[in-house]
Amino acid sequence: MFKELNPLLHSQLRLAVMSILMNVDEADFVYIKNTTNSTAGNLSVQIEKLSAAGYIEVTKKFEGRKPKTSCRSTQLGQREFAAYVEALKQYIGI
Amino acid sequence: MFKELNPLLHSQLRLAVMSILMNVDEADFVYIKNTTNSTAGNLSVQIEKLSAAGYIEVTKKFEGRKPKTSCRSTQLGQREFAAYVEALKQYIGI
DNA sequence: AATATTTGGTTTATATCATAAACTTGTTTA
DNA sequence: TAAACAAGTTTATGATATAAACCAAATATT
Repeated sequence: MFKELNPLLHSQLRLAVMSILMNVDEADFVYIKNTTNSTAGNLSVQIEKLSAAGYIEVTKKFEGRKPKTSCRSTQLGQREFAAYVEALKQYIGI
Repeated sequence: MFKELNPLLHSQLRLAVMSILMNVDEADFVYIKNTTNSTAGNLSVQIEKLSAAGYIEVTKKFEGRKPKTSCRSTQLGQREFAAYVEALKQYIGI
């Protein structure tokens, strides 16, 4: 009766990251960190997990002399996010 | 920007339990176990956590000769569930 | 009647995970 | 030149979800 909730997405911070990346074309590390109010360490770990799963793509470049890590969601990530939302609706009754 | 997701509710099984108890007056252990497809051990632990937090009330009696554990959500539990759902909506964009 | 199985759980152990703390590398600023 | 800051990464830890093992009583089997 209750569908499984994808554990990779059922995590506050990873869900927030994906939520951001569903709505913008791309977002950088600092922006995501500020928007989610997370620590850099935690964010670094969770971004790596989403990246390893192929849910997001991460590119590191330099902007002037500062490193800049940018993220964008992949089609897979977008599909999984949508599926997660559908599953969740069963639980919260909407 | 993103609200906290109550960690007590942000757990697949506990959320499913609360989801059931939001929609029925009361439900017993076996029913919840079957509906959520959980193991008895896991369910026992999670019910105890919800109970300790005051989100549900648990009553143990005998039905004929068999023990029967019944659960119902409290007003606190219902309020917290509703708040959780509201917070979650920010994340999933609905 | 004795034994095995099922029912309805609880307790304990483990493996994973989220998170924070500590560290690194390079860049400004005082 | 030293101190502080920026942008991350790596490591350590504590909590958590889950399953495995266990228990007591009832029912079914031989």
